[in-house]
Amino acid sequence: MARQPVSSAPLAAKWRKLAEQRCIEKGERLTPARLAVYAEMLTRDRPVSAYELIGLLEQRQKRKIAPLTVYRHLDFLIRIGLVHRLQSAQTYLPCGHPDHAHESQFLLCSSCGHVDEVESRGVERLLSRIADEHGFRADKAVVEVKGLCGACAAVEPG
Amino acid sequence: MARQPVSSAPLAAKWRKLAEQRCIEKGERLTPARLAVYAEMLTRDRPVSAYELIGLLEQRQKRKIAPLTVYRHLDFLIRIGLVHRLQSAQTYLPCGHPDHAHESQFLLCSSCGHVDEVESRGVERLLSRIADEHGFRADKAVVEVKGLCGACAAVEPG
DNA sequence: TAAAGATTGTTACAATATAACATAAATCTT
DNA sequence: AAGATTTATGTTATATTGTAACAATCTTTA
Repeated sequence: MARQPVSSAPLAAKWRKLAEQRCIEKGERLTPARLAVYAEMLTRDRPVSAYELIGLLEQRQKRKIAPLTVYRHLDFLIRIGLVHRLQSAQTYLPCGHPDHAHESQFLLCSSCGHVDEVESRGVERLLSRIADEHGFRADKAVVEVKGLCGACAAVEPG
Repeated sequence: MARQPVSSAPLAAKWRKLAEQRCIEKGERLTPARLAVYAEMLTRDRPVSAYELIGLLEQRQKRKIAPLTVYRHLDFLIRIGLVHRLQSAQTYLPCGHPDHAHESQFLLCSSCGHVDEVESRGVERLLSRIADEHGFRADKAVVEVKGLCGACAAVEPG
């Protein structure tokens, strides 16, 4: 199976450098196929499902792409911290603060689909304290708040 | 299609009364089939997937049950507040504090599968404040902390 | 260069969830 | 009580999300 040349969405140099840096830190390899998935995600300002992403990539590359391929690339991107998975929506989102490692919380607008990624040390600390109080050793916290973003709240009733 | 009589897992009177009360409050109807799903969930002390639940119910009732049936009953139980869905695991869990309406947070042990349901007004307030600061109108928060419960943490390395 | 390990491709399939429409039961209206 | 309306259930099919197993290819390193 000769590997196809990968045609990728345009990717600003800063994102590429970021990805390279993260790979060095994590001892991972950056390949064209992996970068292409990241680039494709960056063309959207909304979370995408894995299969939406497959569709986008197939259009871009004019060929079939197996689900597993994309899932593997997503796993990679999550592993190096460039992508988040929204557990409550089963979708994927490029990290909004990719310049440093962090835990995130997400504000998901149920009207327009926009997601705000926020980074509150306070939430981290509080959840960590609560875990402690229950004799629980916390590893990772999923915090996803559903509601209406400012723009949509201004329009909707209520 | 004549409806089958439903053979149900044993269900303590207090759970039945609770379900009845919740239905009155919400203007919903309690049916044998719905109660049977709740009863089956209460026989487990762990979250179950929808399909595990289908299997349990099929064994109990000695007949095929369509996925949609169980999903509908789960939706009902969630609607009246007797069951939670764990978004990060895609599993379902009877509410641990079903006597009153509340938001919950969950501590999920990745080793033994046990889940602690906690109810922190502090978390609610903090998330609500953060949402406000971002001009976001919060509706519901998903808070699921993965890690090790006390018992498992005592055994595992680290 | 050869071996080892990581990445990708390919096929098939598992697990989770819903759509569309028919039937049955409960509730409401008159 | 009869018919109309709403709610709940049954049935079939299908959509969506995610993995297993294994072969082929590329990269790194000894």
